Amino acid sequence: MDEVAAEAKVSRATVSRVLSDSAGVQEETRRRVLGAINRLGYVPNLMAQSLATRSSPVVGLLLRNPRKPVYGLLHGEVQDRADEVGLELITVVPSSSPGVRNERRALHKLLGLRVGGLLIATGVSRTEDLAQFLGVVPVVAVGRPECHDEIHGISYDEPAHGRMIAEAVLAHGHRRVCVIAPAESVSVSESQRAEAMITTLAEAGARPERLPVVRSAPRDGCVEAVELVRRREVSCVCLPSDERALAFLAAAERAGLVVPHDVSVTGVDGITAGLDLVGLATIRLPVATVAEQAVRLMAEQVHGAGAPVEHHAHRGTFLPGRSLAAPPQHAEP
Amino acid sequence: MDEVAAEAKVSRATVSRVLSDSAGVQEETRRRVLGAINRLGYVPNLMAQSLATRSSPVVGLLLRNPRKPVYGLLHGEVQDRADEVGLELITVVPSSSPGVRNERRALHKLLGLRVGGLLIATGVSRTEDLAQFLGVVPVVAVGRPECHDEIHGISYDEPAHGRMIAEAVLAHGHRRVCVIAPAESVSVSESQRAEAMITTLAEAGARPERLPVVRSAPRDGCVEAVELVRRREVSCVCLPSDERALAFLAAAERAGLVVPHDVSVTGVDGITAGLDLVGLATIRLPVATVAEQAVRLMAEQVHGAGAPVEHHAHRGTFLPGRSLAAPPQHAEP
DNA sequence: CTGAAAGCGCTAACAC
DNA sequence: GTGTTAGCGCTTTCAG
Repeated sequence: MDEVAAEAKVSRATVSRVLSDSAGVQEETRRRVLGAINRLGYVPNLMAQSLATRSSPVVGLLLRNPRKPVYGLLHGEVQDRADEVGLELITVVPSSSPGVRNERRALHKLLGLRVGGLLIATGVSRTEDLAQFLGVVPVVAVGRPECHDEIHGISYDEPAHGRMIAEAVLAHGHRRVCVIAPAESVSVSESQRAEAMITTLAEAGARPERLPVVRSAPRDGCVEAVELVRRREVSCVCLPSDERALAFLAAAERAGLVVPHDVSVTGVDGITAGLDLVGLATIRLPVATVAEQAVRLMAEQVHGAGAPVEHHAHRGTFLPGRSLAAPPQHAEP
Repeated sequence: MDEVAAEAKVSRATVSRVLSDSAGVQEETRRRVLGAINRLGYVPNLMAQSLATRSSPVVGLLLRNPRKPVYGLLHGEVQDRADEVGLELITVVPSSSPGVRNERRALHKLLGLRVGGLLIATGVSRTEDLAQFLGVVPVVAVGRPECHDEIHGISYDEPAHGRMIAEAVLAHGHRRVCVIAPAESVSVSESQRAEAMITTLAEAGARPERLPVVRSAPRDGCVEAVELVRRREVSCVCLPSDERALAFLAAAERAGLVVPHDVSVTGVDGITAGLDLVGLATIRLPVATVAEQAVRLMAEQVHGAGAPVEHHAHRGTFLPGRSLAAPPQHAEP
């Protein structure tokens, strides 16, 4: 900055004024400074800036898993919306090696950077980890179901998604359906979806067959589900994510099962490209809506004062697909 | 930090020593400080730290488009590798609204943060924008074809991928094939793939039909390609990315064309989930290899001294698929 | 082994 | 309008 000041024959204070667009700088002077900045390729030190102002124009996004299409899309959407409202976004991803410490580490990285806001798109196991920073920096949870009373939360209405799937399955005449049900420790969203499916099916008098799963591998439970189909104990398999549904579809194909002739299949997500070709019946998550609202909320927090805590759960749309049809004859009562 | 010092009844200097693990702190004192840190939930201010040390433990990743599976996977891989070698990673994404200024803005955000290293997974149009910072901070280009002589570059061998596809297509007996060829301004990678396909096909005496495309919408050119197939002018359509291939597959289906009976189709990427179900013949990009090598190179740069500039292009593997078969009879000479 | 003091690059009152 | 000065939170000699 000193170099720029020297080059423009002004003091550092003036350079600072030009940088922050503060009024009261002569057009001529301003031009000289801008020239010097360009000539020297000077990039202001954000860290020094926020150290001096005790504030940061950047908000941090803690992103669960960029490899999954849903998170990829969310990342893109949040980025674009942030750009629109003038928020600088940086993203941090917890390492995917086992252990819950990773999320805390990632969170601390963001906190260490003294970001002006925190967008949390992760399961951060203990919500208390977040609560701790509520007073310090605005926090908005995005796309995660569970959330603290004092934390703004914009999420997907997973129970509704489970019900929607179950209702579609029932409408096609299925009565004996297998639901792959991951433990909450595997994925809160997937667990909520599966539980809602099971409840809805049971309430309608159908016989849901719960297949518990305790690991996050998408293929988990597929072999068992195929076996159930083979024994004609179920006419439909509902999986709590498209990733799992695709894995099951592959397993079914390998086992010589024809979809939907031998078995119907459903997923949830609706983001992955090429889903229309596969013809998977699923729910499309309202990612754009969630991202938009979360960023808007964050912008308000960062700029204005803290609004009262908001919680919203958005519902996706059902995507019909060839994979869901009427049950095979032999399965009829 | 003052509070921590007070709580532990030491001076800030000692706290600093404990934080940086520097030797020469009595075990007893150290324990007291650590205790105070935990009790107060203190997170050191990274910005102040790097301001004082004029160095940063974090390296920045400039990521083109998190919505695309290839970039999503790359993001995840880079993150994990970085974690392994002890590099803190933050990611910045250029806004996707039109205009090339976005990448520069994103780059400046990273530079402003005074990151200790720059991983560039983007097209940043003008390589000179990067060259400017070569002396200041280590730069490694990852997954982008073109690159400056003085910039480390780990990328995909796109021309080889184009050749591999062309050879597979030829081996199946196709002679008249349509190649969707995006302009370089749309995507350098895709353009390189397409050009290599066309060259290889032509050299083998086949008659490639180039279908230029100047927008990045994946559906671009699909209608025209379908028309070529309908008029039986080509027996195979080669697309420079899976995204485009999926779009074409959908267009073909809508037009009543059966793959591979009426037309063979190929893509490039091999990352998207469910590709095996669709049966698309494609090339799987060696994303993990590229990420690993790029991060290793960055770690060397950041820790040790600057090694001589390295350039590597990695070749993917061909994934056979139902979508590529022999040409229909009527297309035979 | 620990404390005091001088900055790191920048902003924000406050003078001129 | 522009320059001066005193920190922001931390590291790092240099004494003790």
